[in-house]
Amino acid sequence: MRNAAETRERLLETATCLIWQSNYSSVGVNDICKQAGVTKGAFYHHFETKADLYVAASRHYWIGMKRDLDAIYSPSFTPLEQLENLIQLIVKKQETERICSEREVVGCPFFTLGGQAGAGEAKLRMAAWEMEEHVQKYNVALIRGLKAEGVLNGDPDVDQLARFINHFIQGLLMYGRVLNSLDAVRADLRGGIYRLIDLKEEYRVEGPALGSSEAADAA
Amino acid sequence: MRNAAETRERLLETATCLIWQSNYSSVGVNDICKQAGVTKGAFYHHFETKADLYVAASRHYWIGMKRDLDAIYSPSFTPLEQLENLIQLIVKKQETERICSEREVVGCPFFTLGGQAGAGEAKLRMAAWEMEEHVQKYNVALIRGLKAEGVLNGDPDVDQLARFINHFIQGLLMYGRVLNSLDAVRADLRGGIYRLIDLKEEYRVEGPALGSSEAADAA
DNA sequence: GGTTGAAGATACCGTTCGGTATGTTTATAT
DNA sequence: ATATAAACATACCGAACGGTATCTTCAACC
Repeated sequence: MRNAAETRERLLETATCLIWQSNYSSVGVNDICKQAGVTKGAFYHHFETKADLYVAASRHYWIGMKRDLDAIYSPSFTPLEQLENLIQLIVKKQETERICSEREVVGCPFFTLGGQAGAGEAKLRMAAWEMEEHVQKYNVALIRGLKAEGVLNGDPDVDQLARFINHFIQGLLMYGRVLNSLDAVRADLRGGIYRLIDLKEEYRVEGPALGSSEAADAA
Repeated sequence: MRNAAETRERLLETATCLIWQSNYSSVGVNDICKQAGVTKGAFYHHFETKADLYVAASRHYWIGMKRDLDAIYSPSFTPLEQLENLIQLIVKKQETERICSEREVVGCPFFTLGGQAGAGEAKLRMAAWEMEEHVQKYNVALIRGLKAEGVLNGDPDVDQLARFINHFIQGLLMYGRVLNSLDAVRADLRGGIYRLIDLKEEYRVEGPALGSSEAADAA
């Protein structure tokens, strides 16, 4: 018909973009429709409720995120390169999404959204949880690789350490958002992760202009 | 007159309590008034706008927080005891505030609030920033003490490490909020902080039933 | 004891909220 | 060509939003 798939996607992406800027409850259905150039009738044709849209948008967002993660965790990279790729990706993501929001730092819109969700909005919390479980797998794989490579001190619990990384990154991004400073994120990101995973000194890299996309070489 | 101070405080505390449960934009002035048993006339007699109330509530919340922090960082404690006190306090705070919210974990309402704040709500971001700067001082003091005591490995940057701690805690609390599980917080809190500060093995304590308020004895 | 102004109450403003009812367009299958 | 259902558009709903205007009540001071 009038290209249902594109309409749906425009709604999903507009919604994502608008949450970057603020949050779930202050972004209205009307805002989304107007910004997407879609009428309310179309909106409620594609989604039952506002919450359903956000859940769908969360999953839609994950698809893109997964593609990025699969790329940086490609077996063609050494674990150390994967780690550096992750660090670069986090910063780059914030830079990219800055175009749609005027803020410097936005964080992960959907995980943050779960934290904002009120008592009645269990759907949103679930979506955030889903997102978290996904990235947890990737973090675990990274840590496992690093550990197997023998570049970590001690013998850390892989799953727990993966969670630590996530906690730290989410907290840091929120901090950056409050300060509205991507530099604040850059200043702490690498160091914090290094400390958490306890990367052996000789493998640490001083920080090759965080934000530039050059590959890291370790050793 | 009809006890203005008490009315004001009831509004502040009710507002705080209601943000615990959800977030800024979904808690209305009417909700606050109804819950506080105060009419709207009284509300707008005491506060110019909704945002102003939240800023005031944030500062009011800090007063109580500061009292708690001053207590646990009392010089009568060794730095190691202070650290343990902090860990206990974080969990206990969540347990306490659970009474007013039905959730298990709520995080810091006002720092979180800054992260949610939209583009136009700079006031809220500033309040969150203020809060963050306050706790940063306390974290710095703690790290400095630990370092002077010689219980930390290496020679970490005190200010940065204090920020790391904050990032981690905030991220962990958000994680706990999403999962709605205080146990998830308990499971990662101590371990994450230990890893971040790189506390020497011999000073680590295994976790004396996190949540019970017994003083920690280290060594 | 009367005056004054803070404190609080009530009713209401215009706007926006999420959601719906119903109409119109358009692609496709027959 | 016509039927049919998906894809949208328009107009509207009641409720709630933040905020205001106006009125009453009460406490402190002279």
